[in-house]
Amino acid sequence: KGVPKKGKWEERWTENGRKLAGNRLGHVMTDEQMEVLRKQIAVYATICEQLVELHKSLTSQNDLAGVRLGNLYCDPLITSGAHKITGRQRWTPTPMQLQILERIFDQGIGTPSKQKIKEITNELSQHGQISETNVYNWFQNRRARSKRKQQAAPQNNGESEVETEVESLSPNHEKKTKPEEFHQPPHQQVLTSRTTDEDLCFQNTHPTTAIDPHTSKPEPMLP
Amino acid sequence: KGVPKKGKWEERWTENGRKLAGNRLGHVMTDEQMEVLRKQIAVYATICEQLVELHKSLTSQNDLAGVRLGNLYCDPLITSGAHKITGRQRWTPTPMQLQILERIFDQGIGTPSKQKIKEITNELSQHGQISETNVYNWFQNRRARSKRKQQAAPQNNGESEVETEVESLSPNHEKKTKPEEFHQPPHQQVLTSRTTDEDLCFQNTHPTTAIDPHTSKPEPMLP
DNA sequence: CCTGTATGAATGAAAG
DNA sequence: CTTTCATTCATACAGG
Repeated sequence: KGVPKKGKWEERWTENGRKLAGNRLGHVMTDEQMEVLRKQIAVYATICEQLVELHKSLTSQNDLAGVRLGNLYCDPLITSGAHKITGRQRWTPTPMQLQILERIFDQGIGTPSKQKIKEITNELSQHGQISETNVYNWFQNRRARSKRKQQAAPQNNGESEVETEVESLSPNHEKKTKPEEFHQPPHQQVLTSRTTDEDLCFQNTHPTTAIDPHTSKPEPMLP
Repeated sequence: KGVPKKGKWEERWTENGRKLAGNRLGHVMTDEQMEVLRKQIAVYATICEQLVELHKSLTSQNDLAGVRLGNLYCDPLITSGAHKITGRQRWTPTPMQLQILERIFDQGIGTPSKQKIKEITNELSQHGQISETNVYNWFQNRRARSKRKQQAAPQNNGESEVETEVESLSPNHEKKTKPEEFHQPPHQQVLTSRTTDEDLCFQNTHPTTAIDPHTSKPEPMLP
């Protein structure tokens, strides 16, 4: 199969449950820790990916080292799928919930505030699973998108750059006070030339060694 | 699609709910699971190391590779295909930077003094572009969100959790990070069965392959 | 299957 | 520090 079957990784994580009590065998991880872990693995995945790429480009000329790697790199899945370690499902409002949300939304106040959120959540939970975060996000998105749409529609100022949103390089939107541009340390200015091409990567380190051995050393991971 | 399309993100297993195991805040892992995790990370570390070595030995012969490297490598990173051709306006931490930041963060001191920021920024700049403002904001956000999450999810104090599996209660999560949010599943299934064949790679490779987590430095990671 | 589009969620940056 | 905004990521879902 062209598409390698994704591993059963997630199950290893979700398969948890039961026990623990005073059991010394159980470990409890907070979601935050899980997140950290996930990212750390992602770092390795990234490094491996890059190295593998490198390896491939090199072996096209020198295939000597291929063997070993062949074995080690046995799981393209984990590598490419490291991001997802834990499956994430996304909440989908039921028609009913959506209706209510919608009603509340244009019913006025666009800032539900914490307390309000709680209430709403509580009410909606009677129509299906939902959490405060969901409600929070919903309003957040609703407002943002409503705004954007509005801005895009009436816009006819001969600006061809009005444009949906693709690569709106000119953040001439209503934006804020800042002309935009991400901060850059005073020194090392040179790198700023990252025009449209994106580099954001490791090579920024030292041109000579794209991969710094140090970076691949496992560091102390969890607290 | 010659391009290493990784965006696939594995098949949709989120169909109709199902699964959804730990809707408790914490995840409980057995030693076995922890061990597996540890090993997998260790393997990653080892692979990276070996690849780095390989890379070094190869480039010593063909330094031309170094050049290409600089260009070739830029994008496939950032978890899950970052936009290919888009100039990014906002700073995005590289996995490496994130790892470091994260480490510093939970390393205790939640008070990134001006001086400290400078140091951190300097260190991180070795792994990519970054400015003090970025670091500052990062900590600011990190703290705020961490806090919010915690508040929203009062965890049972070391309470053992039987977690039979019913859990029909609606322990409204709320956090902000990964962990699964409940979906639609009015009813949940344990579904833990790792029915599918076999588990992927890594742990299998462990014994036979040349790499031995113990001998190689990758070791420390979990408390 | 593969592609495009709607939208839930994550997060850097800024305002309050 | 807390709340809000803007932008981007990833996925659920409808079409071909």
